[in-house]
Amino acid sequence: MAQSIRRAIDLIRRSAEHPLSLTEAADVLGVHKSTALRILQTLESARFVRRTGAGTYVLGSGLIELSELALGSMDLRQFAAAHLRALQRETSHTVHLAQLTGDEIIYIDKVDSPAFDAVKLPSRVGRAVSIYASAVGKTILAYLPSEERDRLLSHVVFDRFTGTTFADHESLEAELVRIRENGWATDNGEHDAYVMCVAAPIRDSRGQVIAAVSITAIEVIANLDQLRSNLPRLLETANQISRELGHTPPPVPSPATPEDGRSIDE
Amino acid sequence: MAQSIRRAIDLIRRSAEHPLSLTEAADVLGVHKSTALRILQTLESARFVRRTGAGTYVLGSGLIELSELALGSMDLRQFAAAHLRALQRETSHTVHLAQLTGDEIIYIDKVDSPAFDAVKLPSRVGRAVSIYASAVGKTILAYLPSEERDRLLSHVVFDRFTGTTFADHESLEAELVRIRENGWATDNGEHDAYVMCVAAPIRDSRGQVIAAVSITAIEVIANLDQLRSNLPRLLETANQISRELGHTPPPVPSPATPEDGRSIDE
DNA sequence: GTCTACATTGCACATATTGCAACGCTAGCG
DNA sequence: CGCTAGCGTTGCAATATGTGCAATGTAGAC
Repeated sequence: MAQSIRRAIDLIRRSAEHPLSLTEAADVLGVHKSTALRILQTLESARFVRRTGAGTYVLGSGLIELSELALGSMDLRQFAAAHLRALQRETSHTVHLAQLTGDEIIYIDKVDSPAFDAVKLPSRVGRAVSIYASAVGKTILAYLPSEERDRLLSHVVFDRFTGTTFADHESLEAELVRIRENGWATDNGEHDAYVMCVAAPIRDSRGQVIAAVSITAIEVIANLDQLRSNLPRLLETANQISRELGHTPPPVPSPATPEDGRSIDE
Repeated sequence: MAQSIRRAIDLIRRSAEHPLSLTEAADVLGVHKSTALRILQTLESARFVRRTGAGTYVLGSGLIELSELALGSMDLRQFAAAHLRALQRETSHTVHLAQLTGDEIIYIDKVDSPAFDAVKLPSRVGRAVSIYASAVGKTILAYLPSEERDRLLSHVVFDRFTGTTFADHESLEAELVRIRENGWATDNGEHDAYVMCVAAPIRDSRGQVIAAVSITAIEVIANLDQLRSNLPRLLETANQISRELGHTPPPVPSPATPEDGRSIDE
């Protein structure tokens, strides 16, 4: 497509993983060293990579700056940051914040648990998360306008990652109904068998669900029931963030209206 | 140097600022639309940019992911995050965390004040900060081993940004001595006349200063004295973070040893 | 000192990138 | 309804651009 740009991207990627010497860079691209040098020089001039004292190249501040610019424009992240950290501290589990961006659901913040399980979680801010095999994905999906939901699901090829994955339209729809009834979602090892999550929706000022917050643990640390015991605190966090975004919860209807399948918060 | 890569970088930059249509992209580069299209397609395949529903291009999650990878490797950021946010909440000023990376001092976290001054602060995570005209810069500089300090300063061309800037080696050295005596630094509008800061050092497990935390306000919000009234809380935050990094403060010597010019914490 | 390993520069070549022109699509409008 | 204007997209030929080579510079090991 665009060879030199591809090569540049490749070098950026590699340099983000570990420091790259020129010879190394030339090797991974399969090009002459002089070629690699000129690519790296160009990237360096934009501060996309940086030369260390040892002469190796690592990711530069220019890129970080750009990505902060993009993330920073998300008010949500700002408003949520403190709440997420409080939630992490009080539950001691890893906390995620994910948002629908285009056709993908992206982690836009993550607060690691200091416990050792953190290293095993593959999630990362900026990375996309499965839309149908994650608690945050299903939560956002559940509250999406149906035509939008159909659009997203039309691209999806269902993959049965584990025994608990909702890997077809029918069972997924049933799950989404349950989520709307509860007002929250779980992930019972649906993507990775040993990873458990509970998630709750975040709404903007129009009442539209735009994101979800979740707590995660691997099963040896906490099973799904133990995780679920944090639900009140999780829902409280989600509602606090929603409120800061300008969401005013509708008056709670009298308790005797259970025939409305939608969440009482809707 | 490498034309197409430069163009790609330019488009990444622009797309981070605001959504870019294809024709717009071609215009800013001064190239044909087909050329711009192919560059954008290449970037899109790496998720460096993303197509919106409207057909415009915005910054993609691939970049964010990369930068998280680089920032995430900095334990410091993780450990500090919650403390910084608490400090912001309690002082109501903007909080910065900066770290020496290569030859530059880079902001690696920032917690905006909800007050209106936030928009006027040009600082941004990933961006370099002046090494001699900022509170965090001077703090880190003050505690650097002298040969390392000389190396950094040898590149520097002094610029007298404002009337208070320490714009020559001599006055800067005197300031650094003061900082070591105090254990903290101020920025009395030394880069931007109306921006005030107070900063404190963060140490790693070897006792080496590797970063600094600061609180910032514009003068109409708080003058330097008002800002300085938050010193106890700021120092406490810096020490907490140091402790989490494994720093064990040396036993405080008996009060009667003032002849040691270095900080008592050293 | 010599050797090796690595980064860097100048130059000739050819290949990847470019601009062009033609096409398809959608939306607006007479 | 059909016309036009604006935008994105594709195929192709020309050449500017990026490439590899060979020579040079530099630093460290022995």
